[in-house]
Amino acid sequence: MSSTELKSIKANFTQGLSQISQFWGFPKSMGAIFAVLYLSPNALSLDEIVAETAFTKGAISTSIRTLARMGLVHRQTKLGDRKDYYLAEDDFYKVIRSILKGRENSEFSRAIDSVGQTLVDLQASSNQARSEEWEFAENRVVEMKSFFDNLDNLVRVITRLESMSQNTVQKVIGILKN
Amino acid sequence: MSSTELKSIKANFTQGLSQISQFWGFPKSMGAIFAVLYLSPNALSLDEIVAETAFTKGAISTSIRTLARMGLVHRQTKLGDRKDYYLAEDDFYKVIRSILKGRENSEFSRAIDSVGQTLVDLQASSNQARSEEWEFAENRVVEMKSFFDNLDNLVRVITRLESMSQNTVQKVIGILKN
DNA sequence: TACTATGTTTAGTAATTACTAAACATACAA
DNA sequence: TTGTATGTTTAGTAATTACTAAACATAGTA
Repeated sequence: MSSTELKSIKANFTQGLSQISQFWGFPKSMGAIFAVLYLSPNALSLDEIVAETAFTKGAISTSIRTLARMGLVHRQTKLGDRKDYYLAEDDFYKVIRSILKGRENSEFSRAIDSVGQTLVDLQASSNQARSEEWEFAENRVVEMKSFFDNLDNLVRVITRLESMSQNTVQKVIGILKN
Repeated sequence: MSSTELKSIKANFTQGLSQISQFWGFPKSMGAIFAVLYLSPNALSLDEIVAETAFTKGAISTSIRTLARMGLVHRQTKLGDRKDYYLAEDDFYKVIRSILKGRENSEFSRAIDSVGQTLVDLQASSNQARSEEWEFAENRVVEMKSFFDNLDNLVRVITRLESMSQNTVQKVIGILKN
């Protein structure tokens, strides 16, 4: 029977995405939800997702909000229907940009900022005779900050690209090869 | 007193890197260890790191092995001295390459492989009359696989670069801007 | 041999996390 | 109003994790 075969193939796929999700520090349920939406030709309601993933409503409800915030799924509402329906985003480059855009508010950027603050602290010393240790630390922090600034710059450019196609990636690869 | 001031600046820095470490799903201790090594002009022994971080020997021992495996720190041994000494790697681009190189063995790549396997499964069907659902799923998985292949290609190129300078990054940024 | 210095492994613990079950909130319908 | 369909929040739980304390292993020294 081919319909059960498709079902089992989908189950494998779902498990794979769950592991990827887990690998990146997200709940497995997020990967599973995305998987069933990604393979579904039509938008699914919360209860339909519950049925296909064997997680509870509560879990799906919270996980899917995170997915929506990251731009991986989209919520649809039909007129005269109280249900919400969800669709998977299928442009992964768009997803990447969406995630990168959210970085300013994150814990991560605040941590990065603390590196900049360290540099300020080190340079603000009124101490005329700095120890060698001090100088060494200052140099190191300068290096690290410049690395982060560089990355930040790269990310900023990427998020500004309104379209990132495979073509773009190929171009970059071309540059790197030289 | 400037020496206590430096100590407290270092402590802030260490806390920042700990948070970054945690953000990426690594133990805080890893960030802390790297921070003290990164700011230290000379290589430190395990016990010295213990003293500066207030983690126990066991924790440092295991965390520093992970750091060494990722190429973030280097182990040094002095002749006639049983102690191991550790140094921070200060070329971050090198670190990135080193981490990317390790990806083949990871859970992550096995999960990615499962996407490829899903495609094989879907295409191997002897079913003459495939459902629309089946066709849809197959197309989607093809798209996803091509995205992953693209990324993989990019990563492969990056890891082959023997030097990735700020200059290289600037060039890439230049391309992206067009 | 026994003793010391070093690093590793192990057993147990506290904190975190992702989940379930169920209570709750809200909108719509009868 | 009460009842029903939907989604959200909460309280509790099981699994995981990063750590500590201490046992252990090993190499060099007296």
